[in-house]
Order: sequence, then C-alpha cells, then structure tokens
Amino acid sequence: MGRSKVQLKRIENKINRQVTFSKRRTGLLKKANEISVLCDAEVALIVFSHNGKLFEYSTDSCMEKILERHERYGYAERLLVTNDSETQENWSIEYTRLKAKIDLLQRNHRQYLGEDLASMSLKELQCLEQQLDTGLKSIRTRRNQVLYEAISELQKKEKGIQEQNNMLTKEIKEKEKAVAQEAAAQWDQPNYRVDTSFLLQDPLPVLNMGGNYREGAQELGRNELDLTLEPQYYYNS
Amino acid sequence: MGRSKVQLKRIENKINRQVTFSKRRTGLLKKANEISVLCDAEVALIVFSHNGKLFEYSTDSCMEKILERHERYGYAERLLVTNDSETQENWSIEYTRLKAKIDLLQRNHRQYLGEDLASMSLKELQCLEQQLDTGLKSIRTRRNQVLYEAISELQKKEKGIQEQNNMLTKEIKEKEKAVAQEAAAQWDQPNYRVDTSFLLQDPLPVLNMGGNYREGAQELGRNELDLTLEPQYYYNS
DNA sequence: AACTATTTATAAGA
DNA sequence: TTCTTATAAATAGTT
Repeated sequence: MGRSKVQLKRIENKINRQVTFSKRRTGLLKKANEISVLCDAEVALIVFSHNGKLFEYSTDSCMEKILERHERYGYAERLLVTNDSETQENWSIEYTRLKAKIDLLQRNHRQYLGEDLASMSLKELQCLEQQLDTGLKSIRTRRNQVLYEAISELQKKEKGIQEQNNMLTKEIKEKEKAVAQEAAAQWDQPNYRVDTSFLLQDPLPVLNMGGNYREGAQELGRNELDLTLEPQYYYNS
Repeated sequence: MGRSKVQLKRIENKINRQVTFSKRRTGLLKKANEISVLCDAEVALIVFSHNGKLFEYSTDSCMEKILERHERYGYAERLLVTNDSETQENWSIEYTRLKAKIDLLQRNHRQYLGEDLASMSLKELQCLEQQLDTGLKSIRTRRNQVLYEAISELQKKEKGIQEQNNMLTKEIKEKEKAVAQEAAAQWDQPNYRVDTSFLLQDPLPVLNMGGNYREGAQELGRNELDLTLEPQYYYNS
C-alpha cells in the first residue's frame, strides 16, 4: 500500500524503519479499535517499539481485564459467566491465579538460570536465549556506567581540590609580596634593601591530594579512561 | 475500504457482523505480524470475539513474555483494591504474602532481563552477570542438543527408508529373474525365445517415501534442514 | 468462498 | 515531523 511493494522482512534502514513503525502503528491501533467497535469484540493490543517504548490499545481501556481473561482462557471462562459479585469465589479464583503466576515465575526463574530446559521447544529456547543475551548486554552496560560514575565522582573531587590548591598557592604568593613590600618600606634605603626576590623565583611545589592526582594530568586524565559503553539511544517517539 | 463507507459503530446485523469480524480479524493479525517483522517490534494481540472465542498473535510466539513485559512496564499503576469487608482475614493475609512473593520474583525477573538495575550495587551486578552468563551457556548447550537430536532422528529415519528401498529393489529384481527363467523354460527353443532383457536394462525408479525424501538428497539432506522460525499466526477458526 | 468496486493504508518524496 | 500523492492493500457488498 504505497508507492511500491515492500518485502515482509526487517527494514534495515533505521530512519525508514522508524517512520514505517510510526505510520503502521497508527494504522494498527486504528484497526484494532475498528474491529472492536464494529464487531463488538474485546481487543488488547500491545506494541513495544524496537527502542522499548510501549504503545497499547484495549477495548474500553480495560487492558488488565482483557489480559486476565486471556490468562484464564486456558483454565476456564468461569468468571465471565458468573457475576463478579461472588466475593468469596473471587478470592479463591484470585488465589489460584496468584499461585499459577508464582509457578510460572519460578519456572521462568529456573530457566533463566539454565535449569529445567528439557520441556522447552527449540523455538522457546531460542527466544529465551535472545532475551538473556539482551539482558546481559544491559547489565554489562549498567555495570560500566556504575564504574564510570564512580570515576567521574573522583575526578570532580580531584578538580575541586586542585582549584583549592591553586587558590592557596595564589594566596601564599600574595602574602609573600606583601611581606616583601613591607620590608622594603621599613628599610627604605637602596643599600639596605633586602633581597626577597628568591621567594618568587620558583613556583611552589604543587600539593598532591586526593590520591590519584598526577601533576600535569589534569586535562589528560579525563580522557584516559577506557569506559567504552554500548551506544545508547533515547528516542522519545 | 469496500463498496461503501461504513460508520464506526456496532454492526447490528448479526451475520454481517460475524463476516466482517472474520475478514477484519485476518487483516488485523496480518498487520500485527507485518509491523512486528518490518519494524522489529514486539507485538501481542488478543482478540475475543463477541462469542467469547479467542484469537491471538504474538511476536515469536512468546505471548507470556510480552505480557509480562507489559505488566512490568507500568510498575506504578498498582491497582491494589482492598476489599470492603475484612471477613476473609486469612485470605487477605495469604493474598498479601503471595503478592509479596510475586513482587520479589518479578523484580528478579526484570533484572534478569536487564531492566530495573538502578538500585543494584556493583557487586550485585557482577554476580547477576555471572549467573546469566552461566545460564546462557546451559541454554545454548541444550539448544544444540535439541538440534542434534532432531537431526539424528531424521538420519535414522532416512537410513531405515533407504534400507527398505534397497530390499524392495532387490525383491523386484529377483522376481524379474524368476519370470525370465520361467519364460525361458517354457519356450525352450532358440527361435521362440522371448526377449526379456529389456526388463533389466534400466535401473528401477527409486521409491519416494517419508515425505521429505528426495532422490539423490541422501547426503545433502543432512545440511538442508530448514529451521527458519516463521512467526506464527494462531487462527482458531 | 470468490469477485470487484471502492475505500483505506501507506511508501516515497517534499 | 507533517503533508502530498501514487500505488498497494483491505474490505463491503454482491454473487
């Protein structure tokens, strides 16, 4: 439906893919709504973009109800038939539901740790593998970020200390100057002038504070860390 | 899109509504699959017909995973509707207990998928990373095993069929020989000898058995397995 | 279910 | 992103 026919496979061009996603998402949500209204159907549609952003549609906006109904579908469609005023029965159903959920989560848990895989199909294994791989990448990225932040913090501290250091140096120099001038005023005769110039000859030795500071490393230091992080993109659309 | 424009409201004619539902459902599932493939998006679509029948589509057939991801996404929207009467105190306590358990499991779950890592320390991150890495190795091993078993099974089948094939060929040749000899015995005069040599001239056509066996594919076949995992539609009609 | 006249969706371009 | 437009696709009504 467009200027040209497109093959049903992943669009490799990123911009293109995003534009298509935006357009088709609108269309899909619209059609979901249409079938829901026209045909009196209950529809839940969940779309996660490639960047992890969520878009959803659900009939009458009760996403949770529909998902619960879906979850129950395999068990039985009891709750739909009986009025949901049966409080006691609801509790029992809810309890069963939660139990089932825990079982599922625990099974997932084991499978994430590579156990209990015998019952899984090839397709499921591949899906699981991909999920874990993605998760692992995020975790590594986060770990690097934590390290990076710690180092950044140290560098900031270092900079502060260095500035303080410089100010102190300046202050000392000024005091020396004052002392020298005073001396000159007191002994205001060329012959008796005290030579205080030696006080200004050499720069004062720089104080090393904060542990990992190196003289002259002030600028370079920040760029010497290999903090290669995975590229991260934050798209807002 | 059709002979006439339709208003976006419930179709009152029942037959009509059902037909439209069927058509549009097909279209909707198709489009859900298309956006998923084209744009690398994760899609879950659930449709309950007016009669309570379920139709669903999900990327890579991992419906549960997508729903769990969805549940995780808006963690804030916790609808903890406390019931009016505390008649079922026990239920309530049990419910809370189960909820807490689920929360914990879900938090783990999220973290296994590389989300919700902000609160974790460096040490925890590294521990998690190692766990997942180990798990992933098991999963890959298992996946390979599954593949290997499937291939082994096919090879065994293939071998059996080939043997059967050989036996049948042999049997037929012997029958031909017997026929030829009988004929020769009956017409035991040079002038009246029947020429049966044509029966042995050409190799017999190979029998195709077992569905996916192809002549000459005996050796190649092992590497030709198409394990492409198509996303699947679930039409329940 | 199959057929078409139309409407709708959308790919590419601006 | 948003608009435009040519074309592909979906589908309403019909057979």
